[in-house]
Amino acid sequence: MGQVSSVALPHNYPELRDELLSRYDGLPSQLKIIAQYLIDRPNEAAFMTIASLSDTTGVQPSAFIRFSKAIGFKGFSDIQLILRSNLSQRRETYAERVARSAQDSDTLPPLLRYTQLANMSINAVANDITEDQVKKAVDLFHNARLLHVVGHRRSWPVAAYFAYIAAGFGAETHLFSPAGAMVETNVSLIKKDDVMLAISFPEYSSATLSFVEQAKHQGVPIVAITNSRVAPVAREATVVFEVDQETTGGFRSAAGAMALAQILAVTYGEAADKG
Amino acid sequence: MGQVSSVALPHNYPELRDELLSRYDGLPSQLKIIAQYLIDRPNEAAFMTIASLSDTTGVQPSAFIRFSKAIGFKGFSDIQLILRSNLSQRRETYAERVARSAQDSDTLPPLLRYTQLANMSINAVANDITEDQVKKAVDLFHNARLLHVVGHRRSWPVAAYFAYIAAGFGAETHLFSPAGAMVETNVSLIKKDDVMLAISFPEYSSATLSFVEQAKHQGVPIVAITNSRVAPVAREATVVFEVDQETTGGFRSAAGAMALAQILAVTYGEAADKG
DNA sequence: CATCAAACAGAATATTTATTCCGTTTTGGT
DNA sequence: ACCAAAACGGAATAAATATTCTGTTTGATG
Repeated sequence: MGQVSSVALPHNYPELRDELLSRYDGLPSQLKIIAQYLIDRPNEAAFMTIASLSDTTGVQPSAFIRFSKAIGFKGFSDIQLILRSNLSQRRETYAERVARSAQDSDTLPPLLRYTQLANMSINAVANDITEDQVKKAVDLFHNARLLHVVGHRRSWPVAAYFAYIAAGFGAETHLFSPAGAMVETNVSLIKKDDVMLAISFPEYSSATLSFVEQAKHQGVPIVAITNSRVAPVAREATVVFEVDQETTGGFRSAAGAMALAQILAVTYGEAADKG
Repeated sequence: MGQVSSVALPHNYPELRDELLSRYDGLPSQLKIIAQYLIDRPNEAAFMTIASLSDTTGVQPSAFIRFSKAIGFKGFSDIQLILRSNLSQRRETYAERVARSAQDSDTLPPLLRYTQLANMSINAVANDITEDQVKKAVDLFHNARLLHVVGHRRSWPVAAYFAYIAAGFGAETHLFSPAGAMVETNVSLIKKDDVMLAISFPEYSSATLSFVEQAKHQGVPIVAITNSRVAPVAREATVVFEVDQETTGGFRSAAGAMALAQILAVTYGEAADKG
């Protein structure tokens, strides 16, 4: 009874696809149709129901189970699992990757644990940020009279880094003092034609938010670097950069935010040189 | 009974997202959590089941239905339909973009150029730094009365980042003010049982060096993060971390130094917790 | 063209997943 | 501090979806 399948089952999409291709010729007619559909449109099949697949392919539901068993799976759901993991892998988030490698990373020496985390944080930036967003932000910077940079606590180094590079390119920058002391003085500098770059991560600093609100109130566009589109500063912002700071062993890596800060500053600088 | 929703319901993801963002503030707590998840991770939510969403968000299944009705949908399935339709238009991934562009960094789009650079910088740290060095430095920190952190210009954000994390672990830290104004005041704080962490890259700041020399003169051990064993601060230092700052088109990445700063600070913190 | 095994379609069933219902808790207003 | 309304959690129920079962058809073989 049942399946013999001497060799290991496919457990990711490329393997599944190879398996289907090699078996294709030997399959009965209805199962051929199914195989072809899975090869041609894997990401559609990923979240269709058997009933709807049956409709669009004209193959009966039961054939899908026969098909699955012929390949060696327990049922069609197992195949869909692979299709979905393939689909999600291409859009895998930083959080997922951390979760996936969390098992391994526990056993890594601390040095590698943190560098790996930093790498993932940076790759997440590369994945999730678009050239378009960068261009939008840089355009805003470019047209600004004065460029305000705000960030407290964990975000302060990021703010300082950006301000340092941008200033090096000749940008008129105002880096908000980390000691909240001279609040009024700081705020009074905000004028109509300025732009503000706000960097804020949980626990969100209320000081940062109040600066942002002041700026918004004056019609100053905001560029935000934060961890969520519903983060307080994101709500006020014209351009939002989402940098996910997940944790391993309780500690966050600012590497992604730092890399983004550099990207923004240097892109600004290069544009400024030409213009 | 039920929802009236005078205006048209969202029928694609951008609309849904805008709707959620605008209504976010008015939602009760559990529904806020759901909204945030749908905004932050739409692609994952797209093919998760309510049960699994409940698991990862910690919100009860019934809340998802309450949520859907609050927005105006008949049930959660309607929302997932929108998420899924959005999912199929997927963006290119990091790996794909790198593969598409030629491997020489000159032709890479800026976004990738800098993230790749940052990765290299971090990997260099992972390769060249030994656990031993880290342990030596952390031991010094641990026995210190006060931990001075010095860095100017490009190094200042690194210094600030380290100081922020270390202070969070309860270390007595003194971060040298970036404005060189109160030099005397700063220097007068240096006492015999202290330790100094100095971060310095070319062009080496003479201010950093003079602080280091002052400290050395008082018999205070120095931990240096710099780019060469023969860098000015390295000559004075007890422990030297060499972080090679990779460059592309004249721009350096601080990513390696930042990662190292985090490693040192967190390792210190973990040791402190135990001790 | 008779025969048998494989393939099939469709109804019946099992399983998983979404939704409703209701008693309890929390929240916001006075 | 109290009350009413809103929100919540969890079990119960309904809906959907996947899988099995069975009688029928197809097609290859002698």
